[in-house]
Amino acid sequence: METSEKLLIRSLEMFMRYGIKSVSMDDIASEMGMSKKTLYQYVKDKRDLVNQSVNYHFTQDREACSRVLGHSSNAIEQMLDIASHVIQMMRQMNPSTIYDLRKYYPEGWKKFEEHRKVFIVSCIRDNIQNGKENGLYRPELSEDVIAKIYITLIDASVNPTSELAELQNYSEIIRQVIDYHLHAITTHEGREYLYKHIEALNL
Amino acid sequence: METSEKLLIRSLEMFMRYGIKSVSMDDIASEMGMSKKTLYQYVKDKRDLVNQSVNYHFTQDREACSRVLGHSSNAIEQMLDIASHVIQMMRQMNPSTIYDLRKYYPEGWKKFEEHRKVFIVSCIRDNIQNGKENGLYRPELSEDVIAKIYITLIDASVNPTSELAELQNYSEIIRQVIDYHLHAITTHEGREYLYKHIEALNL
DNA sequence: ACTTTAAACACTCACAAAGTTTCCAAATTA
DNA sequence: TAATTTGGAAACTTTGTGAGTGTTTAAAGT
Repeated sequence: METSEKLLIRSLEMFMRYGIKSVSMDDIASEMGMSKKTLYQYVKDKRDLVNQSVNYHFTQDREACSRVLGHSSNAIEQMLDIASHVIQMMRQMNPSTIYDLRKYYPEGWKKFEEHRKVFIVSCIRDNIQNGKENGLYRPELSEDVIAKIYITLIDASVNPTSELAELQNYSEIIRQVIDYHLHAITTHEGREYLYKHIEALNL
Repeated sequence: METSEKLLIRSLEMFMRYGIKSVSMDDIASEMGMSKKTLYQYVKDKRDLVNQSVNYHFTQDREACSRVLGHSSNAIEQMLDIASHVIQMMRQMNPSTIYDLRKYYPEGWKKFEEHRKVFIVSCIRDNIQNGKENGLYRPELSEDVIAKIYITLIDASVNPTSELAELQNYSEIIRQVIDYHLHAITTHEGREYLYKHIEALNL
C-alpha cells in the first residue's frame, strides 16, 4: 500500500474517531511514524488533508453503495438495502466530525454535500426507473420530482435543527423516511412486497 | 430546575456529543440562550465548566450504579448488572470527549480517574465480601488483591495502546474481562450460577 | 566516504477562542 | 413614571495552541 493512501486511511480513522479539530498534524505525523516535515511532502496543508480524506471516504462509500445495489433483486429491495447500509455507515459517523467539518471547513463540507446529493439523486432516478419497469412503482411518477422530495427528507434527517431531529435517533429517522417514501411511490403490487420485507430493515 | 444545573446538563450533552475542544464558550452560551457575559457569572472559566460537568456526570453515574447494585440479588448478579450498565454507558461516551479530556485537561482527567478508581475499588471490595457470604466466591480471596487486579484490567480496557484494545470493541472487552474475572473468583456453586446467567449479559 | 533523506525538535506567526468590556434595550424596582 | 439593574449582543483584547517552516543531526542509501 502506498504511503499516501495509508495516510488518508489513518487520517480518516482519527478524524472519524476523535473529530477534526482535536486531531493535530503533530498527532497524525506521530500516528504515521513520520515527522511533520515528511507529512507535508504528502499534503499541502491540513485543509488539503481533510478534503482528501473526506473525498476518500465518499469514494469508498459510493463503491460500497454500488455493490449493495448490485445485489438487490428489485427496486424496493434496493431501497431497503441502501437504507440498511446508510444506517450502518451513520453509526460510525461521529457527530463531532460532522460538527467540525461544518464549522471549520465549510467549503469542503459544501462540496462533499453537493457530490453526495448528485450521487443520491442519480441512485433515486435509477431506482424509480427500475421500479416502474418492475411494476412495483407507480408508472406516473416523475423521477426528477421524487428525487428532489427524497433529497429534501434526507437533508432534514441530518440537520440538527429540523423537525425530524426530534425523533429518537438517526436509525429511527431513516426507517421512518424510507417507510414514508416507499409507501408514497409503490403500486399495489409493490406495497404487498413492501409489507413482507420492511421488518427486515436492519436497525 | 436551577440554571446552574441546567448549564451543567446542557454543557455535558454538548461535550459528549461534539467533543470538548470543538464546543466553544460562544456555542454553549448560544445553546443556553444567554450571553457569554452571563455564562461567566456561573463558571469561572472553561476549565471550571469542563471539570464541573465531568464531575456531574460522575455523580450521576455513581448514583445509577448504586441503584443497579441495590437491585441485584447476589454478588454475581451484581457484577453482571454493573457490566451491563457500564457497556450501556460507554456506548454513549464519544471517543473524542475522552481524547480531549486527556489532551487538554489532564489534571481534571486524573482527578476524575482517581475518583472513579476509588469508587470501583469500593464496589469490588463490597462485592467480594458479599460473594464470600453468599458462598459464591472463594473464601480465601483477598478483597484488596482482587480489587487491584480488577482495576488493572479496567484501566487496560480503556487504554488505546493496551493489548486489550485489539479486541473488536469495548463491549467485547468488558464481556471478556467480566467472564475472566468471575471465573477467577467463584466457587463451584458460584460457577454453576455463572454458567446459567452470563449469556444474559446485555451487549 | 560521501550524499541524501528524514526524524526530532525548535521556531515564527496566524488565528480562533477565552475572557473582558461596552453599549443599549429590556426588565425590575421604588 | 423615573431610576436602577440586568443581561443580550457584539466589539475588543489577550492568550495559547497549533499550522507550517526551518535547523540540526543521525540514519539510510549509494
